[in-house]
Amino acid sequence: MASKTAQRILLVSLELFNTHGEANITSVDIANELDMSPGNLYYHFKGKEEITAALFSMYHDRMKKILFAPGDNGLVIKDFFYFLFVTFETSHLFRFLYRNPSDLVTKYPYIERGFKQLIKAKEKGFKQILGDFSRQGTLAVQSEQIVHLIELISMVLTQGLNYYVMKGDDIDDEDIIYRGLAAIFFAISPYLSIDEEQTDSIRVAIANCTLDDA
Amino acid sequence: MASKTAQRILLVSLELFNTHGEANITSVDIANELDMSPGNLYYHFKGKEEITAALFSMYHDRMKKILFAPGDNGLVIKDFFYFLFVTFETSHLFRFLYRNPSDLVTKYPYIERGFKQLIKAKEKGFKQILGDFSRQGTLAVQSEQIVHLIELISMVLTQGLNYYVMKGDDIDDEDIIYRGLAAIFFAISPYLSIDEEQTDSIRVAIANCTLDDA
DNA sequence: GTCTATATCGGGATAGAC
DNA sequence: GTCTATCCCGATATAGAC
Repeated sequence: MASKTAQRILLVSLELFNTHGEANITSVDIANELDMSPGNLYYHFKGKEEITAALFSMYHDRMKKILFAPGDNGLVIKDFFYFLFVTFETSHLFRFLYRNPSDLVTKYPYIERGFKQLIKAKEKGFKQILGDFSRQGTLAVQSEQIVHLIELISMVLTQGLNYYVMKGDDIDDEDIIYRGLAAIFFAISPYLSIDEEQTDSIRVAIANCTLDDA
Repeated sequence: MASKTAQRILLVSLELFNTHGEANITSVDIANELDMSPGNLYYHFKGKEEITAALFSMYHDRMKKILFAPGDNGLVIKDFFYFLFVTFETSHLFRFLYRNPSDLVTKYPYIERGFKQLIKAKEKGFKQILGDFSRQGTLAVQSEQIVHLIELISMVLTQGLNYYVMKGDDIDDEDIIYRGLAAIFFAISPYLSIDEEQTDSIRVAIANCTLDDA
C-alpha cells in the first residue's frame, strides 16, 4: 500500500483536491498531473473514492493522535492554544474536507462517521481542558457557559476556513490559521483571568505567527 | 418568466437542493419529482444552472432587502436580534447555498460575487448597529473588539448551519436558527451593559423561539 | 508497474411529434 | 406546454499488451 507511486498519487491528489475541490477533480486530472496514464492510476487506486478514503484516513489518524495527546493536567492557556494550532494546521492541510463537507458526507458514509467522531472528540477535549482551567481559576465560567464557549470554538475551528472562502480571502495562505486562532482567543478572552503579561504573550504569539516556538 | 410551472419548478428544486445538495440532484430528478418530462423542464429552464441562478437571485434579493432595511438609529438590542433572526431565517430557507459554498462558487461565478457582496453588506450593517450600541452605551467595546465581534457573528450566521450538519444535527429543523442566535447572544453578552431584565427577555425569547413576537 | 484502447454509464441537452 | 426519443459528452472502469 505504501508504494512510492501510491504515495505520490495521494500527495498530488491532496494538493489538487485542496485547490480545486474534490468534486471538480477527475481521476484523469490526477493522472495527467502525475504524467501517468489513467489505467496506471487505477492499478494503484480503484478510482477517486479509494483515494479520498485513504486521504481521509490519514487525516483521521493524525487528528486522533492530536486529540488524545494532551495529558489531563498541568496545562496552561498557552498549551491550549498550541493544541488549537496543531488542530487547525491539520485541518488546513486537509482543507478539501472542509470545502464541501455535506457533499462528501453523503457520497462517503465513512467520512460522515469520522467527522462526527472527531467533532465529539474535539468537544470532549475542550470540555476537559476548559474545565481544568476553570478549576485552576484561570477561566471564570459557569458550566453552561462552557457549553456555549465550546460550541463557538468548535465552530471557528471547523468552519473558519469556509467562512474565509466565502469572503473571498486566500484560504491557501497559512496565515488564515492565525486569524482563526485570534478569533478563538477573542471569544474566550472575556472569561480569562490571567495577568496582562500572559495575555499579551499569547496575543503576540498569535499575531506574529510564532506560536509553534512556544 | 413567472409562469405557474416555472414557479413550481423553482420551489421543488429548492426543496430538493436543500435536502440532498445541489450537486446530488440532476435535472431528471427534478423532472421526476414534478411528474414531468426532462424535455419539458428544459423548455422552462435551460438546465440546472439556470434554476440555480434563479434561486440565488431570489435569495440575493431577499437578503438585500433585509440588509438595507434597518433605519440608522433608535434600535435596541432586541431589534438587532430580530434583524439577525430574519437574516438567519432567509439563509435557512436557501440553505443549499451554504452546504457546499466553495463548489457553488467555482461553478457559478455570479454566486461568488453575490456572496462576497452580501457578506460585506452584513458586516457593514453589523458595524453600524454595534457602533450605535457602543455610542448609546449598551455595548462596551473598543473599536478593534468590534471587528472581532463582527467576525464571530458573521461566522455563526454564515457557517452555523454547516457546523450543525457536520455534527449530525437535523439541519432541516427550524430550531437550528435559535441555536445560532443563542450562540451569537453568548458571543456578545460579555460586552452587553443592559439590565438583567432586558437580558433575560432576550434570552427567553431566543430559548422559546418567540423572537418573532417581539 | 505502466501503457493504450476501449467499454460503460449517467447526466445534460435537443429535435420533432402532439 | 408537454411528451418521447435520441444524441452527446465526460468521467469511470477494465482488458490486455508491453
